Formats: sequence, structure tokens, C-alpha cells
Amino acid sequence: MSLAGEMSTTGTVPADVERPSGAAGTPRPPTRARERQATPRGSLTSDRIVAAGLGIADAEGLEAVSMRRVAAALGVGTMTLYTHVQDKDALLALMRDALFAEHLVTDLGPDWRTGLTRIARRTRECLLSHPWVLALGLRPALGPNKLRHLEQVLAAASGITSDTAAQRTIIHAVDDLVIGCATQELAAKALGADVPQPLCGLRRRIDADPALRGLLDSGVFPHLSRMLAGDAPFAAERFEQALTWLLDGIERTYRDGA
Amino acid sequence: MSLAGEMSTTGTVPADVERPSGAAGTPRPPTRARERQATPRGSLTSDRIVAAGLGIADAEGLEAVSMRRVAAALGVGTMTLYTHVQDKDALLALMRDALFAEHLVTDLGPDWRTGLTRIARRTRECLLSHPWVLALGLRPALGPNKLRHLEQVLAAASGITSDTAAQRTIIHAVDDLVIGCATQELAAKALGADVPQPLCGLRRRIDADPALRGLLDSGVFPHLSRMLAGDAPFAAERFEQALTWLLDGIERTYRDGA
DNA sequence: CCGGTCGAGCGTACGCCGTACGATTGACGC
DNA sequence: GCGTCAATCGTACGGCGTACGCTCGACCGG
Repeated sequence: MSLAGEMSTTGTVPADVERPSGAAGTPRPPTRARERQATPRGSLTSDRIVAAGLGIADAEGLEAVSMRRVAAALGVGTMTLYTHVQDKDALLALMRDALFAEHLVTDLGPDWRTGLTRIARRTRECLLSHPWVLALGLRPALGPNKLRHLEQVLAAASGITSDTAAQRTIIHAVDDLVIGCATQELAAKALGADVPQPLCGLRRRIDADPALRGLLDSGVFPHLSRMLAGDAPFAAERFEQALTWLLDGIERTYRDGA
Repeated sequence: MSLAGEMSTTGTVPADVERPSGAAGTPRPPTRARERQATPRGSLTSDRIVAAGLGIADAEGLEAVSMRRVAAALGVGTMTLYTHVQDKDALLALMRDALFAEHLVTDLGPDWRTGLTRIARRTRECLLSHPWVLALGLRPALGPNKLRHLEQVLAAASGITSDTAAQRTIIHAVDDLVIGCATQELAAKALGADVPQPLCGLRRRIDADPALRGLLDSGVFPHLSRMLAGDAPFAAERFEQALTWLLDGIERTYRDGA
């Protein structure tokens, strides 16, 4: 039930898997010319499938995760996966939930603000180090690890108000900000940006396209031109600032009343 | 250059397209038994391809947008599209940029806060009414309409500070919140949620899965259980509240200094 | 009027994908 | 020893993006 504890923290690819071939009392001399059955019949579990999927996704991105590929990484026929996993969508959902285990923090700290800040930072790091999670897009995932994560966020939020509807609004707001930040940061990184110094990624891409470059120079974008002339703050700084603003707003609302 | 003005505002599918077949001075008696050439040779433009793509995406979702499908909607051979569009990715980028035209607001209002609020609301509505945009995921799009949108956001943000780095942080923060809100809202809507009354979508889905249901009832999720017993606020209310918090935080930072 | 050139249009094919279906086969209870 | 059943997986189907090369209409210099 509590499958996929923190298997994903390995980071590097656990894809190519041990081939027992003679493990656990089943020597299996191939009765026919069958060389198959490298995995001893009952050893394939959805956990191992999910782990293989995570390895491929981390190493090569989400688009490399195909059923054939996962099966090959496990040394198993493609259709065998369907005995343990309903769908490819189901596999992706399991992978998503496995990663929610990484969202957990070990210590919420002394007050709600510290707790929410720590969770937000951890979640952001998690999303940034597994970009394929956001590429999953709108597919909603629900699993035991997501429940654990929700519980932890709620535990932090309950320090500020006991109104459950307000708690919901608060954790959603923080989550939204983190998701949005990570999404945009990854999109920017896909362009080789994030070196903020002289030119940001946006500037570089506009320069690369003569049409856009002409449009920018046409003078109808005064604010944009001025901004592109200056330096850009690091994404991490932007995130911290935005989080501070949001938590400031929350704090002001609930400091007195509630 | 400024292709795709507000073609996407049509909403409904412009897919099945007029077949001129004898238009504009080329009667074209088929010299052979060729019945093709329904579109009079020069009439296919990337604009029309993008429009067809938008129609399919709005009507049937992003996964229905395939090169074959778009070509069929235009009454044209599949490979013909590649004369006007480099890639499927390029087509999707053009579609994304076309939608940025919808992000523009007609009036920013009297002050920066009104301006940012209006843009944020408009952007949210835009994302919600074209869910496939977020499904595009991390693919960064850049085009003339995105530049126009950026210029407008910057125009609003410049009312609070003239520091361009700070402007950048501000507009990113607002954008992040909107993107995150819309993402989560669409994910929730995909489950048939958003009727907040007795049970939210989360609750319904937990109940649907006996394993999760058991986990929840096991008592290790006290905060979660308490929250699920209460009502959930509407997504729109959550968005407005979060935006207010964020803008409050921004306002406090810049009201006195800068 | 004519011949040449060029690019728009597109038919075919290749290698991927997810997965329905049914045959095979090993483990286990009797 | 044998029936049963679930795990395994080979084959096949329809769809995808797109590389490649052919056809053919339109235009242009003569």
C-alpha cells in the first residue's frame, strides 16, 4: 500500500536491473529452447516498474518513458507491465505520487511561517530537480504520499488559523506560487537562461529572431526595452521575494483577527 | 509578421474550411484525372494552419491536434503543412502566441494595482477557457503577442517602481500565481470538482479508492480529515484571496521606499 | 509564344507509440 | 499426476511525426 517510499531519491538511473536468472530456489533449466524468464515469475511488482520509470524520466526526460522502454529496462516483455499497472497514465500517476515523498520535510520549525517556507522551498527544489513532473501537466495525481504531503502542509497552516476553509486557501496559494515559479523557471532554463548577468534568456531569444528584434526596436515597447537593458534577478531570489510577499499578506490578515 | 491577431477569440471550431474549388480566376479544369488542388495553390498560410490548430485544440483538446488532423481540417495533404510550418513544435508555439493576444486588457485602470489585478484576472480566464495552453507545459513560447503582453504587464508594474529588476520580480510573481492557480484549478476540474458544497473533489477521489480511504481513516492524518469534513471555497475565491495577499505584500514593500 | 526554373503540394514509407487479444507456461492445490 | 489459474509476452492494429522525392502549376526571360 505505501509503495514507493523514497525510491526516487536515488536520482541516478536504477534502470538496468539485476537479472537473477537463478535466484531463490528456481534454477529453471529452460524446458524448451526458451531463454526467457530472466525475472523469476513472481518478482515483478508495480514498485519496480515505477522505479524503472522514475529512473528513465530522471535520466532522459518524460518523453523517453514509454512502456516498451520501461519493460526493456526491467528485462521483461512489454505487455507484462499491464499485469501490474493498468495504464500508462496509471504508471505516470504512481510515479508522480512516488515523488511526493520527496516533498516532505523532516522538521516544520517553530511556527507556521517557517513551516510553510520550508515546505515551499523543498517542493520547489523537488520540482526543479525532476522537471518531468511539471511536464506531466494537468494530470492530477493522488496517492498516499500526496496525502502525507497535504497533511504536512496543513499541519503548518493550522498554526495560523483553525478555519479549515482558510487553511485550504492558504496552502493552495503557497502551492500555486511554487508551481508557477518552478514552471516558469524550467521554461526559462530550457532556453539556457538563468545566467542573469548581461542579457537574460528573453533578450537572447528576441535577438535571435530578426522579426521580434525589429518589433522591439520599433519603439512600441518602451517598458520592455528598458527592462531588457537592465539586469535580471536570479530565479531563486525572485521566488524568495514572491514567497515573502505572499506570506506577508497572509500574516497581516490573520495576525489580529481569526 | 503580426500574424494571428485575435483569430482565437472565435472559440468555436473554424476547422472545416471553405473549399474555394473555383475561386479567384483559376477555374482549373483538371488536366489529368486529378481532383486535388481544392485550395487554390497559394492560399495556404501559416495563419490558416494556426487557426485550424486552435479550433481543434479548443474543441477537442491538445491531444487531438496532430499534423494529419490539422491538414485534414484544411482539406490539404499532411506534408503540405511543412511548407509553412517548420515543425509540430513550431505550430504549437505559434498557437500559444496567438492566444497571448487574448491576455491583453483594454484598460489598465487608474493605478498599478488595478492594472495588475485586471491583467491577472484576464490571464486566468484565458488559461481556464483554453486548457490546452497549460497542457503545452514547459515549452516556452515567444512571439509578437507575448511581447505585447509583457509590455502591458510592465506598463502596469512601472507604476509602483522604476527599478526594472524589481518590476521583473513583481510581474513574475503575479504570473507565477496565475499559472499555478489555473494549473491546479484545471487539474481539479478534470476530476469533476469545483462544486464545493458537501464534498470537494479531493474527498470524492479518496472515497473512490478503498486503499486511500483506509489510509485516511487510520487516524494518521488528523488535519486532513478535519479539513475534508468542512466546505471548500470556490477556486475563484481562492484566486482572488491569493492575489490580494500577494499584492498586499508588494504594496507594503514599495509604498514608502523606492 | 515558349522553354526553363522554382517552389507549393503531397504520396509513400519508416520507426516510433499505446495497447487489445490470445497463446503459452509455470506454480500450486488436490 | 493433473486441473486450474494467473503471470508472461508475441503479434498486430491504428495512430503518430516527419524524411524523402515526385508532380505540376505559375511565373519569367527570351
